[in-house]
Amino acid sequence: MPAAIHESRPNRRGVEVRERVLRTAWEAFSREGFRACSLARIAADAGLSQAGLLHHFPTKEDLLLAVLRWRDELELDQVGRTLPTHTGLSVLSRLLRLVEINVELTDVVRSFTVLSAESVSEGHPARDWFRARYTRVRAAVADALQSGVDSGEIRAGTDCHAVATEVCAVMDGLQLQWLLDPGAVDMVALFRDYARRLDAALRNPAREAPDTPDGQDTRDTGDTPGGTAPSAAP
Amino acid sequence: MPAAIHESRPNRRGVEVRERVLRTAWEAFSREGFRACSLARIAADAGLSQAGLLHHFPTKEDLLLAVLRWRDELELDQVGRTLPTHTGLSVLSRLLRLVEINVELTDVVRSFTVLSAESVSEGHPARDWFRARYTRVRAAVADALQSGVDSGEIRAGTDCHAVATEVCAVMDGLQLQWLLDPGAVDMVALFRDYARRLDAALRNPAREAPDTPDGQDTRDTGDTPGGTAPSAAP
DNA sequence: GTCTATACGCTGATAGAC
DNA sequence: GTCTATCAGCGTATAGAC
Repeated sequence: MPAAIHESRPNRRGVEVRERVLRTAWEAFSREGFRACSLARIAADAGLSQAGLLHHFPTKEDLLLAVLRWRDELELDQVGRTLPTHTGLSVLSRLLRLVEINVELTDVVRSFTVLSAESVSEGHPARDWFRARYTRVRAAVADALQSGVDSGEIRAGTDCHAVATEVCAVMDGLQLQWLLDPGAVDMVALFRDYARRLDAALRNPAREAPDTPDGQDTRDTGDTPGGTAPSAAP
Repeated sequence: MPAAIHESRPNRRGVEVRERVLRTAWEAFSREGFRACSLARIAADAGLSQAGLLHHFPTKEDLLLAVLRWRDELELDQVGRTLPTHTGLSVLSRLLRLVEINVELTDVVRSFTVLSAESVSEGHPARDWFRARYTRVRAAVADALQSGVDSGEIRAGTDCHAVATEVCAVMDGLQLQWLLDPGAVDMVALFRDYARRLDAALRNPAREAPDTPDGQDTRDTGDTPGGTAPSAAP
């Protein structure tokens, strides 16, 4: 098959352009939300024309969904791998670490805050994605906590799924207030206080008490050293 | 001054129209966000033309700010009066009551979630309003808690402002997850669990322990019986 | 694959009659 | 005060040359 020589499906150049567009679109959606920002602007920032962009992603909605799918892959590569390795209450330390990373990544946090809230509208194209995302994140945190119950570190009878939902809520809620007023809201300190109190409440009193999530924790948290943009809303 | 007979500044008819437009705009902004919804649609739903609407509110931004100011008045009439009457840990019962009311007011909650998140964008017209709102709400809750510290009900040394910020975060974060997936998130039960645990952590152990925020609380919470749309995000 | 040119709807806002 | 008529501008999306 000599024709296969110029096979163009996984074209190297094409993949590069596609990825550059995805990254640019993600940043644009972050700053202004999906509905408010224009394809022309994204195309210009990515260094091609609007028509050129629409060659790769036929509609704006297709672009959004592609961006979310792309974020999914990045996230699963990072959080999806590091989070489940922490079991029991150490998951709180891991999440505190995530907050410490997020406080340096304002744009990423704003992305999730703006897009997730926008997506609660009826019929929003990202709604299913965010619902699935929260379902998955809650389950991951709940699983980590449940293994703590199983090992006896956490009190028996703890509703792990409820606690997981609450922890996600605290992270998201703090992000909103922090974005609105960074000077008035010390997101890291606030989450640390919350995590400490939660740790104390969940810990099984019938056992010795070792590591609390106090930020002085120096164990390996499974992060890549540079911290390449992990998940924002937990 | 016979000319004063047809004084038209606080025209009764004009006030009615104005209020109808505000209510309609509030509902529209709720469903779709500020940027996504059009003046033409709001005008039609309020029963007048777009030009007629712009006679009362010269620009779309003016309309948004008027809506927010109008909500402010409603809110101050209700929460602003009832919240400060609860001091110490009873403020948690009051906030639980608020969550119970909000779970019946999906549209109001969606309003606050969509608009507040949209407002974190740089230069958004509602940004200052939401920042000021959170500053005020945090202070109100913190004041209530502080009087609990003063009376000895709450542990000495409690950082009331930090706790107030956290409580607001939990309410907002739960609202987001609940709006995305009402069947999977029991907002009232989750906030009740959180409030109970917080109550236990803050309560001064040197004193007897009376009322916990358990929803069986039948004391008067200061609400009007019908519950006419109080604040959503705390 | 990428471009220029363009179609065409909808946006917020204005002018002026009634 | 409210309307109809109209504006310029920007939005997404398409057609067709290269």
